[in-house]
Amino acid sequence: MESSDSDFFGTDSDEEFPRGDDLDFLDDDTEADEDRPQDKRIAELSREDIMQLQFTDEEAVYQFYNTYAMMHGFVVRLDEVRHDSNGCIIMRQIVCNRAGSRKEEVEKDERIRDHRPLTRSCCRARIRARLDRKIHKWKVVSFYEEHSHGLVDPLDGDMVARYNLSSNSWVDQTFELRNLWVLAYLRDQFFGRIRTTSQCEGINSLIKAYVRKKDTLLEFINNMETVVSHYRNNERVAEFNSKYTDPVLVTSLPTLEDFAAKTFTRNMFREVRKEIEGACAMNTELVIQDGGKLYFKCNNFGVPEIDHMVEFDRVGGMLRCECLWFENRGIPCMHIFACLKHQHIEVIPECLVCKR
DNA sequence: AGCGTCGTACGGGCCTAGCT
DNA sequence: AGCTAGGCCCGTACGACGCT
Repeated sequence: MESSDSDFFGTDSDEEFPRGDDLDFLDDDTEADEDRPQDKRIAELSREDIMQLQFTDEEAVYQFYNTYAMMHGFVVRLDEVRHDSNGCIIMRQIVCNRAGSRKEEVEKDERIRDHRPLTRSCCRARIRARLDRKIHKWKVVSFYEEHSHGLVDPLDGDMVARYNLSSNSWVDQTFELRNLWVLAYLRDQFFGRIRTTSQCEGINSLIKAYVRKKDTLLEFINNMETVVSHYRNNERVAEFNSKYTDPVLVTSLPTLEDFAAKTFTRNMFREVRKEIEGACAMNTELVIQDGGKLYFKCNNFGVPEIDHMVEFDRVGGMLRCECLWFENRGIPCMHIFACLKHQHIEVIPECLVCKR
């Protein structure tokens, strides 16, 4: 959307705060190099303040809410609109982009492809404004500030607003992923399922695409920076998808599956889900109970001759299966999930989650 | 590359409440 | 009673994305 005239919103004349002329930032390129305290003031507006706001037009409402969203760490989209008999817009609702929910009919069985991650969480955060014909201003008629989900750290919002980058998709994405990248590297190291040799081979293959024999030292350094940037970006995207989208639950153990979705990265979750699915088809029998220690015998439906023994120390919070799948792959095996199911345990014990 | 899936924007229906 | 507005929901067209 294009920016409008500078006094794009104000308040009723008897209101002291906020004054529209303190907040007219959207089309003033001449002040691009200065601090933008008005953006911070938008971030600090209370619901009561916002309910008093008036705007020059529908576009100004959008610009205001977009800035507000950026300062609070969420993304908006247009929602409901109402027209009068002449076709003029008289009401506009703008919502958090996680508003609504996926249509049920799409979640049907007999799918050809896997479910895409869920990006809607019935978030109620929104603003609704309506044209007041008497004063020819747009008034806020409804405002919800509560979100049904976590928000992205908005600290860099100043910079984004300052350079008018709110509509830049690359900036949006990078901004949303920034803190995740830091987190991924400050946590404990994680090498699950990655051999050092295969890691090196992968990196070598990647670098080959960027480095040539005839490169000067300067070119080499520049190219290496590009390689690292792309490599890290892939990590960021994977981390973002794991943290800010939710997979559709498809197994018959949804509580365990949901816990796994929130605990593991998305790629690892897909592996874990296969084990949970396997556990659904397992027979489990408690064979020994020695104080707090339980010993289970598990076998696949239809294959009773092949047993797997699982030891469960309820006091020590330790689970161990003789198949050593967890020790080898870093994720719990279906036998362990079968025992958790047997014991009506709906969360994955801490000992079965590899920290990174 | 094709196409299944889903996000986005919008139109419109229905119900309720408040005002004239 | 009639009108307008608020709130919620459903359906549809269209396009983007990304899996196969």
